[in-house]
Amino acid sequence: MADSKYQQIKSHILQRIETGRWQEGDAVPSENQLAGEFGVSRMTARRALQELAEQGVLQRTQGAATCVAPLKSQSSMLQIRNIADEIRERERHHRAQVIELAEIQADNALAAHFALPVGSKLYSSLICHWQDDEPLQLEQRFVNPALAPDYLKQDFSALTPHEYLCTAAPLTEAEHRVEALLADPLAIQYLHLQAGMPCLRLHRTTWSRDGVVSHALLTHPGEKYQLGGHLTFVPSERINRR
Amino acid sequence: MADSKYQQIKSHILQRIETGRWQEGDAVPSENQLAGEFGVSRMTARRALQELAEQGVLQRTQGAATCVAPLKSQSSMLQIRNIADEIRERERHHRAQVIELAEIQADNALAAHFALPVGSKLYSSLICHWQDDEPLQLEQRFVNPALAPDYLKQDFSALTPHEYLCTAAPLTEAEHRVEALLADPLAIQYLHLQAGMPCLRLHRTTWSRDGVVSHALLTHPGEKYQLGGHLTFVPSERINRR
DNA sequence: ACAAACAACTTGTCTATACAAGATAATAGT
DNA sequence: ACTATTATCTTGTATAGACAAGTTGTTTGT
Repeated sequence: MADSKYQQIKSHILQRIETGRWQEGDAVPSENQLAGEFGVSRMTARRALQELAEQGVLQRTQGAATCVAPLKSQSSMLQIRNIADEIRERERHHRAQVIELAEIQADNALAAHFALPVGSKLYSSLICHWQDDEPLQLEQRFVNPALAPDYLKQDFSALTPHEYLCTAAPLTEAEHRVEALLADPLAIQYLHLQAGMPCLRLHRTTWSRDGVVSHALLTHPGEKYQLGGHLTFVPSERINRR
Repeated sequence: MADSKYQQIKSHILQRIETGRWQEGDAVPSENQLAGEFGVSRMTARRALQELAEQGVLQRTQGAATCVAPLKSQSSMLQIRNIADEIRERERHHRAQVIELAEIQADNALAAHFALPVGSKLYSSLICHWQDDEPLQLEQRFVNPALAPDYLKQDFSALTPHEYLCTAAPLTEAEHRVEALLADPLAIQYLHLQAGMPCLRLHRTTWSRDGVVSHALLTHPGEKYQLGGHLTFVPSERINRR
């Protein structure tokens, strides 16, 4: 019932990485070293390293070494477009206007989203993203204080909430919902719309390993918000390193 | 400059599959056979099969054989929700009302979408999808006749266009764009809306290996169209079997 | 001080062999 | 006719060895 040898070596390496004993960027033992330590042939040790590299846990370079891959490179599994990046890619100027930053109490709907009791403390932010001198997105966001305790201390004119949250609580999963609606008072005020104009709202909930990190309502004026260039949809899975 | 041996074998297998010589479900040569044919060791032939299996091109079962994986199982790579499935999953009754089915000539915009000359022949369909006795989606679709020549002969009250196209031209890539707009005349008529109501329109372009298969405008009345349950967004890539 | 050559590593490809484990079809015993 | 065994396929794991190819640090020659 015991695992095969290369599986054991894989587990061993993963454990060292997850406990932080081998940090990202560190070189892990070479094929020959592992072979020696575990009393297996080089090809068996190699297989362990190889498969972990394919999973994106390790990075190998011929001639050099095998290193622990940077954790953010798991964003290859979960790439969520960042409005600031998008604007910058179009060679336009991005500016974030922080309208509100507060601590609130979860109402029924929010509590349900975060799987927390009604009345729980939540952080809330309202930010308007400008492209050049045109308001492009109104970002209303609610954040789980347990998973991002320093949220309110951030300067979101420099770093978008999404960028900050990615560093604070690595994403493992996300859910999106799209809604068309008529401009509401907030949209009218900050996106410079008129009553009766259609808006597009993207609801985005993000998870990290320990639960719901954030729930965002991203409201776009007018039409045709492109969902991040060429995209394919794949069923989500928790990142599982086992 | 020559590819490594296992790469050559991989290419050979992929070619046989793509040309249809080895159909899905067929068994491909065993490791030993390949080793013999190519004059390599079994471990080298094995590596080719192994990597193709990891890519999802082949399916291996110990003791039995290695078979060409069903192409539709690539839906793990590219899962696009089907309105009919969605409705059935909610245990509601789905009905497709075929409004129009015609051959048209591509205007500028359509021609650009399909990378075809202006005036090229295209197939067009207009279908309204009902959930129970409520119109839920208006599907306006344009199809490349070269890739789905029998499109107009289908009975779309039985099989949705999307389902049919999946069998006619296996998808390799898709692009989505979301738009919020005010109900247009078609939406008002078929989705039973009133002027001034917001609509959500999903633009979906799908590719197969040989080019753009179809361009669809999926218009939803009202609000909150869920983009297929839990989803993660990943950068698309052409399925590249080389 | 600088550059070329070298040695000592690393990972990448490949071979030939061995045995284990699962699937399948033929065979033998009842 | 049916079951159990067996032989023979398959894939899966593992070994020990060889050479290629890329990286890095050291040494050597100028």
